[in-house]
Amino acid sequence: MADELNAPQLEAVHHIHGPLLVLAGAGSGKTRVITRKIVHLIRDQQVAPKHICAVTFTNKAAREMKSRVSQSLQGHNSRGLMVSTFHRLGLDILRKDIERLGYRNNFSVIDPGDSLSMVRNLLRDANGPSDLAEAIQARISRFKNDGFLPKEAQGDDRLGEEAAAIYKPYQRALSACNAVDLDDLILLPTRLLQENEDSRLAWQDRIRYLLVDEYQDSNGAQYRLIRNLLGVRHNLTAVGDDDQSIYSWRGAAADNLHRLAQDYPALKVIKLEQNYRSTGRILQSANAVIAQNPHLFEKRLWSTLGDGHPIRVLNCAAESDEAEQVVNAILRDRFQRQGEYRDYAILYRSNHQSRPFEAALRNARIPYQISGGLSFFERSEIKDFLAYLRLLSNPDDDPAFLRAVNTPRRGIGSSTLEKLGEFAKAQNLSLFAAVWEDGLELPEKGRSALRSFAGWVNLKADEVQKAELMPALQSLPDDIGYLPYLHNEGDEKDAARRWENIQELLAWMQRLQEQEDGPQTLVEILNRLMLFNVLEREEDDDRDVLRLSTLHAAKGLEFPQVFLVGAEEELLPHRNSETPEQIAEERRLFYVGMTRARFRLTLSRCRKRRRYGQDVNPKASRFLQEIPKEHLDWQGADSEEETMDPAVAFARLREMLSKN
DNA sequence: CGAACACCGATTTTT
DNA sequence: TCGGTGTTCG
Repeated sequence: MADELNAPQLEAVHHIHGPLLVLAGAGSGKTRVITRKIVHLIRDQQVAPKHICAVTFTNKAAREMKSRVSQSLQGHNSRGLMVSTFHRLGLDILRKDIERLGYRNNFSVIDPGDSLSMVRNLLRDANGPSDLAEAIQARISRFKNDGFLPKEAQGDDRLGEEAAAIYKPYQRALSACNAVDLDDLILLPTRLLQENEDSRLAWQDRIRYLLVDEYQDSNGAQYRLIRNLLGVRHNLTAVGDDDQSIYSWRGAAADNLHRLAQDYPALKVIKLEQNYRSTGRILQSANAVIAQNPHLFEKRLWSTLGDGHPIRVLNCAAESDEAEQVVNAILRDRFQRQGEYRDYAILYRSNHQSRPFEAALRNARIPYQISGGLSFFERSEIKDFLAYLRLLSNPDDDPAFLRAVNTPRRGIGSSTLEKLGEFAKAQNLSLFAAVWEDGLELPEKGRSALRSFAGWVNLKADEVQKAELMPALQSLPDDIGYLPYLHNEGDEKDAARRWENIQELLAWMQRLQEQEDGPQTLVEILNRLMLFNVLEREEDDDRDVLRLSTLHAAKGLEFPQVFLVGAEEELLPHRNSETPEQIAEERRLFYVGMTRARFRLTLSRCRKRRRYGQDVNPKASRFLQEIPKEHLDWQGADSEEETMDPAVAFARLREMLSKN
């Protein structure tokens, strides 16, 4: 990719006063625009880095952007520049002033698993449907994402009502633990800024230029946070693509793009339509598909990379055949080109579709990497360790207390914990605090076990605070006898691996602490840790492996060759998608998949598939039919089903021609 | 407290 | 069909 910016990109970089929306099509260099704009502000406009804040959705994106900025800055100091995720920004705001909301500043961020257990317990207490805890937790999360406080939340159906009813006690329980959940990291800062003028003004003065990446993924709460940060200056650069909005089910409101135009009449809109990634036929096909969705902003991607290959379609007999055909095509191609495995990606709608591909890849000895699965921070040993850290920094963190108190086992049974829990609730105390109360009635054995554990927590917390931090933490696994516990739990190899993971985490924390302006106290390290879900490993990025991924997880990536598999009705679009809006989102998913490909895109569909133990005969995806026929190259076609009405084909052709 | 069994439900999941 | 979850018993 040339280093020069094209005209609209330049315009976006130079528009620095007032609100700007950059509609950046797939592969149009949007990250480059943000990066260059930051550099422009610092180097050419002499803006102090600390007044610039760039917000992304993932840690990875933030990391990459940061490194690209400091690379381009060459020598110019970027100290104070904020490049972080929404959640990290929220955390920074809370860390300063959360006491104004009635929390103490050693608050914990609890993970989604803990939050689910809390919801489950509250439902049980309220005789609610505790088997629906997950759905209800999701609804509460949705309330928060839409920006509703407990008193404002209203359910519009049974589940919604249950969720609205449990939202209040849930929030109270969190606050009793001096803990916040992930959604609070957006919601609470907004509340804080709204209720405290001096905080608001301080942050508005600090952030004079706000840049938001992947803006289409922002939700209602994030929109409000942005508004509160902008103040009167309105120096917002929002970069996004409504055609790549695939997270609306999580509360993302692509509508935020349109709201901008209403809320900021001075909004300048710039479109980036030149695509630097894909060949012409891939783009024309993708354009044709996405054109079926309603649009407020019309966009048409083009490139100068030539027509390239037609879109190949593999018509397969069944899943196993699909996997075999795809893997064979990859083997053949790689042999011819002497290419690398990492040039290929297999993308699918849902995780279970990976199975046959994994089998076929293993068979062919092709190394692969798969998206999803247990992330580092979901592994039980890591959660155990983090629970201890949380407890040491905030003993009132009940979920952490519950996990740590019996990992490893300390002879504290469920009846003891139950009594402790009831007492704590009645007295409105945290579990840890309740341990020390005289009114707690317990058999002597249970009480002494609890007190000895809580006493140890006190001692260790003291050590962590007063002695040197890292050595105190490094001795923690030994202090609690974690290695013997691991050996007790599973086989030798498993235990060794888990132990390794803990050591790796410790090493990572050490590196983090040694960084310039890195976190120093336990609270700081912990708050940083909670917002990561993968430990960065250097090797990870440059291993030569094929990529298996869901369409969602592939957003933002690109590959020379993409195999978009399972292009069938019921699968893509997914069978649960019924409304036109849902179908439109499925279409965007398909579009995202197509536009990941640089020069070769292969689609596949099966005529037979096993679903829930039953054979079904899926139809080809409607999205397949939306691709102009002349770009498709059917392999092994049984074409009667796919043959298009000649009149429709002709109309398509005319439409294509008229657009050039 | 762990193992055995029955039952339900089955997309996507940046933080 | 399969696997995760929740219950029950020893």
